[in-house]
Amino acid sequence: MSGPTALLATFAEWQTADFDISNCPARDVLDRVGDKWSSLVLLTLAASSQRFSGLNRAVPDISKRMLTQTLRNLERDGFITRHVFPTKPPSVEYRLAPLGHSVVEPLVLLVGCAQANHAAIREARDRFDADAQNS
Amino acid sequence: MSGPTALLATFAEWQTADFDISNCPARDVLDRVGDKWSSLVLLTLAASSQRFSGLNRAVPDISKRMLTQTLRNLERDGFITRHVFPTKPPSVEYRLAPLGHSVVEPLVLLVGCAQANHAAIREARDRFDADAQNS
DNA sequence: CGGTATCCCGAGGGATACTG
DNA sequence: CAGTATCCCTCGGGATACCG
Repeated sequence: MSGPTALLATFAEWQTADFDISNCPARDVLDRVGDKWSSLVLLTLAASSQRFSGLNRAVPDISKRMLTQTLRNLERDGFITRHVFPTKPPSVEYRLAPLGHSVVEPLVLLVGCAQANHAAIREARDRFDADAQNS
Repeated sequence: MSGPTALLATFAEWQTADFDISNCPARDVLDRVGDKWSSLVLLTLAASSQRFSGLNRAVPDISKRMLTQTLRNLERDGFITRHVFPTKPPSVEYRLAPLGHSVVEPLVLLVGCAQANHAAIREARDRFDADAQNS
Protein backbone atom coordinates (compact mmCIF):
# COMPACT_ATOMS: atom_id res chain seq x y z
CA MET A 1 0.00 0.00 0.00
CA SER A 2 3.01 2.25 0.18
CA GLY A 3 4.08 0.79 -3.15
CA PRO A 4 4.65 2.59 -6.43
CA THR A 5 0.95 2.96 -7.15
CA ALA A 6 0.20 4.76 -3.91
CA LEU A 7 3.17 7.03 -4.36
CA LEU A 8 2.30 7.90 -7.90
CA ALA A 9 -1.07 8.99 -6.60
CA THR A 10 0.63 11.15 -4.03
CA PHE A 11 2.87 12.51 -6.71
CA ALA A 12 -0.15 13.43 -8.79
CA GLU A 13 -1.23 15.53 -5.84
CA TRP A 14 1.85 17.71 -6.23
CA GLN A 15 0.53 18.82 -9.58
CA THR A 16 -2.88 19.90 -8.42
CA ALA A 17 -3.52 23.60 -8.21
CA ASP A 18 -1.03 25.72 -6.35
CA PHE A 19 1.47 23.27 -4.91
CA ASP A 20 4.31 24.93 -3.04
CA ILE A 21 7.41 23.51 -4.64
CA SER A 22 9.74 25.08 -2.08
CA ASN A 23 8.10 22.92 0.56
CA CYS A 24 8.07 19.76 -1.53
CA PRO A 25 9.02 16.78 0.67
CA ALA A 26 11.00 15.17 -2.11
CA ARG A 27 13.31 18.14 -2.42
CA ASP A 28 14.58 17.75 1.15
CA VAL A 29 15.98 14.34 0.34
CA LEU A 30 16.69 14.84 -3.35
CA ASP A 31 18.69 17.99 -2.72
CA ARG A 32 21.01 16.09 -0.35
CA VAL A 33 21.24 13.07 -2.60
CA GLY A 34 21.80 15.33 -5.54
CA ASP A 35 24.67 17.42 -4.34
CA LYS A 36 28.11 16.29 -5.25
CA TRP A 37 29.26 14.75 -1.97
CA SER A 38 26.39 13.97 0.43
CA SER A 39 25.59 10.52 -0.90
CA LEU A 40 29.24 9.49 -0.84
CA VAL A 41 29.58 10.63 2.77
CA LEU A 42 26.32 8.95 3.75
CA LEU A 43 27.38 5.64 2.20
CA THR A 44 30.79 5.84 3.82
CA LEU A 45 29.24 6.37 7.23
CA ALA A 46 26.81 3.53 6.56
CA ALA A 47 29.82 1.24 6.38
CA SER A 48 31.17 2.53 9.69
CA SER A 49 31.39 5.66 11.80
CA GLN A 50 34.35 7.79 10.92
CA ARG A 51 36.33 10.79 11.96
CA PHE A 52 36.80 13.91 9.90
CA SER A 53 40.17 12.94 8.55
CA GLY A 54 38.98 9.39 7.96
CA LEU A 55 36.16 10.68 5.79
CA ASN A 56 38.58 12.96 4.02
CA ARG A 57 40.66 9.93 3.10
CA ALA A 58 37.67 7.70 2.36
CA VAL A 59 36.08 10.14 -0.04
CA PRO A 60 38.72 10.86 -2.63
CA ASP A 61 39.13 14.39 -3.92
CA ILE A 62 36.79 16.10 -1.50
CA SER A 63 38.27 19.25 -0.04
CA LYS A 64 38.15 20.01 3.68
CA ARG A 65 35.94 22.94 2.91
CA MET A 66 33.34 20.86 1.06
CA LEU A 67 33.57 18.01 3.57
CA THR A 68 32.79 20.40 6.42
CA GLN A 69 29.91 21.96 4.53
CA THR A 70 28.49 18.57 3.54
CA LEU A 71 28.73 17.28 7.10
CA ARG A 72 27.01 20.39 8.48
CA ASN A 73 24.10 20.02 6.09
CA LEU A 74 23.69 16.34 6.86
CA GLU A 75 23.85 17.07 10.57
CA ARG A 76 21.37 19.90 10.23
CA ASP A 77 18.83 17.65 8.55
CA GLY A 78 19.33 14.98 11.21
CA PHE A 79 20.94 12.41 8.93
CA ILE A 80 24.14 12.18 10.93
CA THR A 81 25.33 13.06 14.43
CA ARG A 82 28.56 14.70 15.52
CA HIS A 83 30.46 13.58 18.62
CA VAL A 84 33.41 15.56 19.97
CA PHE A 85 35.99 13.89 22.19
CA PRO A 86 38.04 16.31 24.29
CA THR A 87 41.31 14.61 23.52
CA LYS A 88 44.41 16.49 22.52
CA PRO A 89 44.49 17.07 19.66
CA PRO A 90 40.68 16.97 19.46
CA SER A 91 38.96 14.19 17.62
CA VAL A 92 35.44 14.28 16.20
CA GLU A 93 33.44 11.29 15.16
CA TYR A 94 30.51 11.30 12.75
CA ARG A 95 27.82 8.65 12.89
CA LEU A 96 24.77 7.83 10.87
CA ALA A 97 21.58 8.83 12.72
CA PRO A 98 18.38 6.77 12.45
CA LEU A 99 17.10 9.23 9.87
CA GLY A 100 20.29 8.69 7.93
CA HIS A 101 19.86 4.94 7.96
CA SER A 102 16.39 5.22 6.49
CA VAL A 103 17.63 7.29 3.57
CA VAL A 104 20.67 5.10 3.01
CA GLU A 105 18.49 2.09 2.25
CA PRO A 106 16.92 3.43 -0.94
CA LEU A 107 20.19 5.15 -1.74
CA VAL A 108 21.97 1.82 -1.74
CA LEU A 109 19.37 0.49 -4.15
CA LEU A 110 19.82 3.48 -6.39
CA VAL A 111 23.57 3.08 -6.49
CA GLY A 112 23.14 -0.64 -7.03
CA CYS A 113 20.93 0.21 -9.98
CA ALA A 114 23.61 2.56 -11.25
CA GLN A 115 26.19 -0.19 -11.03
CA ALA A 116 23.97 -2.66 -12.82
CA ASN A 117 23.13 -0.31 -15.67
CA HIS A 118 26.38 1.54 -16.00
CA ALA A 119 27.40 -0.17 -19.22
CA ALA A 120 23.95 0.19 -20.76
CA ILE A 121 23.89 3.90 -19.98
CA ARG A 122 27.30 4.46 -21.51
CA GLU A 123 26.29 2.59 -24.63
CA ALA A 124 23.05 4.54 -24.95
CA ARG A 125 25.00 7.75 -24.56
CA ASP A 126 27.55 6.82 -27.19
CA ARG A 127 24.81 5.78 -29.59
CA PHE A 128 22.96 9.05 -29.04
CA ASP A 129 26.08 11.12 -29.55
CA ALA A 130 26.99 9.19 -32.69
CA ASP A 131 23.53 9.78 -34.15
CA ALA A 132 23.75 13.46 -33.29
CA GLN A 133 26.99 13.61 -35.24
CA ASN A 134 25.27 12.44 -38.45
CA SER A 135 22.98 15.41 -38.85
CA MET B 1 23.88 -11.02 -2.54
CA SER B 2 23.28 -7.73 -4.26
CA GLY B 3 22.21 -6.38 -0.89
CA PRO B 4 23.70 -3.55 1.14
CA THR B 5 26.68 -5.59 2.29
CA ALA B 6 27.83 -6.45 -1.21
CA LEU B 7 27.37 -2.90 -2.33
CA LEU B 8 29.30 -1.47 0.57
CA ALA B 9 32.14 -3.74 -0.43
CA THR B 10 31.92 -2.45 -3.97
CA PHE B 11 31.81 1.05 -2.63
CA ALA B 12 34.97 0.42 -0.69
CA GLU B 13 36.58 -0.44 -4.00
CA TRP B 14 36.01 3.12 -5.18
CA GLN B 15 38.34 4.30 -2.49
CA THR B 16 41.24 2.06 -3.32
CA ALA B 17 44.17 3.63 -5.02
CA ASP B 18 43.54 5.75 -8.06
CA PHE B 19 39.83 5.44 -8.72
CA ASP B 20 38.63 7.50 -11.64
CA ILE B 21 35.79 9.55 -10.22
CA SER B 22 34.76 10.90 -13.60
CA ASN B 23 33.87 7.38 -14.62
CA CYS B 24 32.13 6.52 -11.36
CA PRO B 25 28.98 4.47 -12.10
CA ALA B 26 27.06 6.17 -9.31
CA ARG B 27 27.53 9.60 -10.84
CA ASP B 28 25.67 8.64 -14.00
CA VAL B 29 22.52 8.02 -12.05
CA LEU B 30 23.08 10.43 -9.18
CA ASP B 31 23.70 13.34 -11.52
CA ARG B 32 20.32 12.79 -13.21
CA VAL B 33 18.52 12.23 -9.92
CA GLY B 34 20.24 15.22 -8.50
CA ASP B 35 19.41 17.85 -11.06
CA LYS B 36 16.38 19.94 -10.45
CA TRP B 37 13.89 18.40 -12.88
CA SER B 38 14.93 14.89 -14.04
CA SER B 39 13.37 12.97 -11.19
CA LEU B 40 10.10 14.87 -11.52
CA VAL B 41 9.96 14.14 -15.25
CA LEU B 42 10.89 10.51 -14.70
CA LEU B 43 8.16 10.03 -12.11
CA THR B 44 5.62 11.77 -14.29
CA LEU B 45 6.43 9.48 -17.20
CA ALA B 46 6.29 6.49 -14.87
CA ALA B 47 2.63 7.31 -14.31
CA SER B 48 1.97 7.51 -18.05
CA SER B 49 3.58 8.50 -21.33
CA GLN B 50 3.14 12.15 -22.10
CA ARG B 51 3.65 14.74 -24.76
CA PHE B 52 5.85 17.78 -24.42
CA SER B 53 3.08 20.15 -23.51
CA GLY B 54 1.58 17.57 -21.19
CA LEU B 55 4.81 17.34 -19.27
CA ASN B 56 5.03 21.10 -19.22
CA ARG B 57 1.66 21.20 -17.51
CA ALA B 58 2.33 18.19 -15.26
CA VAL B 59 5.58 19.57 -13.91
CA PRO B 60 4.73 22.96 -12.50
CA ASP B 61 7.12 25.83 -13.00
CA ILE B 62 9.50 24.14 -15.40
CA SER B 63 10.38 26.30 -18.37
CA LYS B 64 10.31 25.00 -21.93
CA ARG B 65 14.03 25.48 -22.08
CA MET B 66 14.73 23.33 -19.04
CA LEU B 67 12.14 20.74 -20.01
CA THR B 68 13.80 20.31 -23.41
CA GLN B 69 17.23 20.05 -21.85
CA THR B 70 16.06 17.58 -19.21
CA LEU B 71 14.34 15.41 -21.80
CA ARG B 72 17.42 15.41 -24.03
CA ASN B 73 19.65 14.27 -21.20
CA LEU B 74 17.25 11.53 -20.17
CA GLU B 75 16.93 10.40 -23.76
CA ARG B 76 20.68 10.47 -24.22
CA ASP B 77 21.22 8.19 -21.25
CA GLY B 78 18.53 5.82 -22.50
CA PHE B 79 16.06 6.47 -19.67
CA ILE B 80 13.30 7.65 -21.98
CA THR B 81 12.42 7.40 -25.66
CA ARG B 82 11.09 10.08 -28.00
CA HIS B 83 8.41 9.35 -30.59
CA VAL B 84 7.49 11.88 -33.25
CA PHE B 85 4.11 11.70 -34.97
CA PRO B 86 3.96 13.56 -38.28
CA THR B 87 0.62 15.15 -37.52
CA LYS B 88 -0.11 18.78 -38.12
CA PRO B 89 0.80 20.46 -35.89
CA PRO B 90 3.46 17.92 -34.94
CA SER B 91 3.09 15.93 -31.73
CA VAL B 92 5.88 14.24 -29.81
CA GLU B 93 5.41 11.61 -27.17
CA TYR B 94 7.91 10.70 -24.49
CA ARG B 95 7.92 7.27 -22.89
CA LEU B 96 9.86 5.61 -20.14
CA ALA B 97 12.41 3.16 -21.56
CA PRO B 98 13.29 -0.11 -19.76
CA LEU B 99 16.38 1.58 -18.34
CA GLY B 100 14.14 4.35 -17.03
CA HIS B 101 11.85 1.88 -15.31
CA SER B 102 14.74 0.32 -13.46
CA VAL B 103 15.86 3.66 -12.08
CA VAL B 104 12.34 4.75 -11.23
CA GLU B 105 11.94 1.87 -8.80
CA PRO B 106 14.59 2.95 -6.30
CA LEU B 107 13.63 6.54 -6.99
CA VAL B 108 10.09 5.86 -5.87
CA LEU B 109 11.46 4.35 -2.66
CA LEU B 110 13.63 7.38 -2.11
CA VAL B 111 10.74 9.77 -2.55
CA GLY B 112 8.59 7.57 -0.34
CA CYS B 113 11.31 7.84 2.28
CA ALA B 114 11.31 11.61 1.83
CA GLN B 115 7.56 11.72 2.37
CA ALA B 116 7.77 9.55 5.47
CA ASN B 117 10.54 11.59 7.07
CA HIS B 118 9.59 15.04 5.91
CA ALA B 119 8.35 16.19 9.30
CA ALA B 120 11.32 14.71 11.13
CA ILE B 121 13.76 16.45 8.83
CA ARG B 122 12.06 19.81 9.24
CA GLU B 123 12.10 19.42 13.02
CA ALA B 124 15.77 18.44 13.05
CA ARG B 125 16.54 21.45 10.90
CA ASP B 126 14.64 23.85 13.13
CA ARG B 127 16.31 22.43 16.23
CA PHE B 128 19.74 22.77 14.64
CA ASP B 129 19.09 26.35 13.58
CA ALA B 130 17.74 27.24 17.01
CA ASP B 131 20.87 25.85 18.68
CA ALA B 132 23.07 27.72 16.26
CA GLN B 133 21.30 30.90 17.28
CA ASN B 134 22.35 30.43 20.93
CA SER B 135 26.06 30.71 20.40
C1' DC C 1 2.89 22.42 -31.05
C1' DG C 2 7.55 21.67 -29.83
C1' DG C 3 11.08 23.45 -29.70
C1' DT C 4 16.03 27.14 -30.29
C1' DA C 5 18.82 31.10 -29.38
C1' DT C 6 20.54 34.54 -26.41
C1' DC C 7 21.37 36.90 -22.25
C1' DC C 8 22.38 36.89 -17.59
C1' DC C 9 22.68 36.09 -12.62
C1' DG C 10 23.58 33.62 -8.26
C1' DA C 11 24.99 29.54 -6.12
C1' DG C 12 28.05 25.58 -5.96
C1' DG C 13 32.22 24.43 -5.30
C1' DG C 14 37.63 24.31 -6.14
C1' DA C 15 42.37 26.31 -4.46
C1' DT C 16 44.86 28.13 -1.08
C1' DA C 17 46.15 29.97 3.35
C1' DC C 18 45.40 30.43 8.20
C1' DT C 19 43.86 28.78 13.29
C1' DG C 20 42.72 26.75 18.18
C1' DC D 1 43.28 17.17 14.10
C1' DA D 2 39.41 19.56 12.65
C1' DG D 3 38.13 22.96 11.00
C1' DT D 4 37.61 28.78 8.99
C1' DA D 5 38.34 32.41 5.89
C1' DT D 6 38.92 34.37 1.42
C1' DC D 7 39.15 34.54 -3.45
C1' DC D 8 37.49 33.33 -7.73
C1' DC D 9 35.35 31.14 -11.54
C1' DT D 10 32.34 27.88 -13.71
C1' DC D 11 27.73 26.52 -14.93
C1' DG D 12 22.96 25.40 -13.74
C1' DG D 13 19.13 27.33 -14.76
C1' DG D 14 15.57 31.43 -15.10
C1' DA D 15 13.57 35.10 -18.43
C1' DT D 16 12.60 36.42 -22.78
C1' DA D 17 12.15 36.29 -27.69
C1' DC D 18 12.02 33.91 -31.93
C1' DC D 19 11.09 29.69 -35.36
C1' DG D 20 9.29 25.62 -38.49
